[in-house]
Amino acid sequence: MPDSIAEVVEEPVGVDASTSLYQRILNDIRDRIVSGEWEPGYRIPFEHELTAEYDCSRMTVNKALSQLAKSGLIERRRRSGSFVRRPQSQAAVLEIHDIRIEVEALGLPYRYELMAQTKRRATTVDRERLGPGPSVAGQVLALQCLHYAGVRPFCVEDRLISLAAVPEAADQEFLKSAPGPWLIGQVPWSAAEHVIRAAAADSETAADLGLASGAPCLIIERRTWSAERPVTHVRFTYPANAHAVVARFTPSDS
Amino acid sequence: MPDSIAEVVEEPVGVDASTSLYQRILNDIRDRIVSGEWEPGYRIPFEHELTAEYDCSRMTVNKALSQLAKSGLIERRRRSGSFVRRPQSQAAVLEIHDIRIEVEALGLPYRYELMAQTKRRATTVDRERLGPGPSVAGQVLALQCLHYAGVRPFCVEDRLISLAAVPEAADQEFLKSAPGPWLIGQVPWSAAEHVIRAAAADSETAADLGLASGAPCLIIERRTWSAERPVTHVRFTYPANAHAVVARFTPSDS
DNA sequence: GTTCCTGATATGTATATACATAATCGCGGT
DNA sequence: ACCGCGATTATGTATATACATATCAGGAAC
Repeated sequence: MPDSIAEVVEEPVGVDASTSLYQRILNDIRDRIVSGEWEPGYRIPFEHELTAEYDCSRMTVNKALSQLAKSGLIERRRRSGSFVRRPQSQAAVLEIHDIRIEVEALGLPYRYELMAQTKRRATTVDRERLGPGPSVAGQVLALQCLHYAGVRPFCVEDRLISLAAVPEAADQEFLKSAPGPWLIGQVPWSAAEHVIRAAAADSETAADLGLASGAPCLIIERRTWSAERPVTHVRFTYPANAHAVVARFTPSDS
Repeated sequence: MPDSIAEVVEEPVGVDASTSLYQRILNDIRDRIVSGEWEPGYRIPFEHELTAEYDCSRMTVNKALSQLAKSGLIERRRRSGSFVRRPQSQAAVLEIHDIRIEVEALGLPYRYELMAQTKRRATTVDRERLGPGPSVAGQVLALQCLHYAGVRPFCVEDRLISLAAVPEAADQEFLKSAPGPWLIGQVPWSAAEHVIRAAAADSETAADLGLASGAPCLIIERRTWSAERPVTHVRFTYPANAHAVVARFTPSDS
């Protein structure tokens, strides 16, 4: 340990020398935003402050902030500074959407109900659901929930959480509030995959949603990773008339 | 007509003075790529060549090219130059997908069939379908097509083209090849909006697709704009089991 | 002929500097 | 109290410059 390699590097620890400085600044800020440490509306340090913090030129900081602005995470205002934006309907599909917000946007009262909660050792099927990545071995938490808009069921949520990635979830009771918003606050996710498809409701889902068996449904599945590691898989099933996914796109920003 | 408004503008034509130089370079290159003028594999001019062409510093050109690389449109290789990338499965939903390619990826022979083609003055409904924007007034072309995978119908296409935006479409016969690929080659699109939803097949669509009436379908609608101007609206209807939309996402690039 | 080295080249990152622009603050005048 | 105007401030864009790094081409050495 007291030796050759150690002496070359003098970094504080945990700093990846391979990534560029502006990329490191960008990642630092992005992580603080997606983790919720800096909430929407929070004023990000001024360029000249970050310049001092990272001991670099303003151009370097500017490059990082400009990219964050372009990707929609922050908003920059002259003379005022840069602010964390509230999650816009921006990229839509891509957004980790919050069903409560979705329901309330329709002007209906939101209610959440936990139907089942199971803790078990991950089966092969569970591992497939969570997707590729290391350390999926351990235990998982399986949840079935129902989201209501007014008195009517709005969507069924079927979720799997990797306790290897989120050990705190084992102690949580998801009786009052949905696991989605809690997870977002808990784990800074770094990648997500969405699959959107249509299907006929099976008899169980149909019963939960108050539909005829075989009624058309929209199914949105999402896998989430945090630093290459699978965190959760969730499947939302909506009655066909209740929901649509909207995505706006301009090739390379605009 | 020879009057007030016309006199205010004195630009050479089409050059927007409000956008910055690097943004203009970015747009120019992007347009040439999405229009197909520069095909995948094409070597984009070197930075020093663009520097000369736009009479600016290398940093400015570099900013434009770096962003295009980050958004995945081009690939940059040291010492070799920058190249147009082949459309990756990248942004998925957002991608203008080609059904022929989709079908052939399944290993099935592709066949296309034109069911109906109508030219008419744009109705109110047509204008709504095309979306907001100027000059939607004129004539439109309405098309109904069927795409086959092997012997079985794969999806129904219901398309509206604004002849104000694409006058050449009036003279086209879409008997042999689908309007989608042709349009992409014709009009450099600058923005697109997708709506994805599920629905029960109406009797007509069900008949076309060989389904029972009321069978669940996945519907993908897309509006496309070229420079703020509506170009086309298209609705693809797939049997529920035939298709899913996949989107991968990393907040602000990665 | 093969291996290795060297130089040329294009991109990648960072710096200091400059000026433009938008928004805000505060001062002074009416 | 209100209005207007200039000063201040943070961001937006562009420049010239510098050095790092990956990669390729061509030649030297074996």
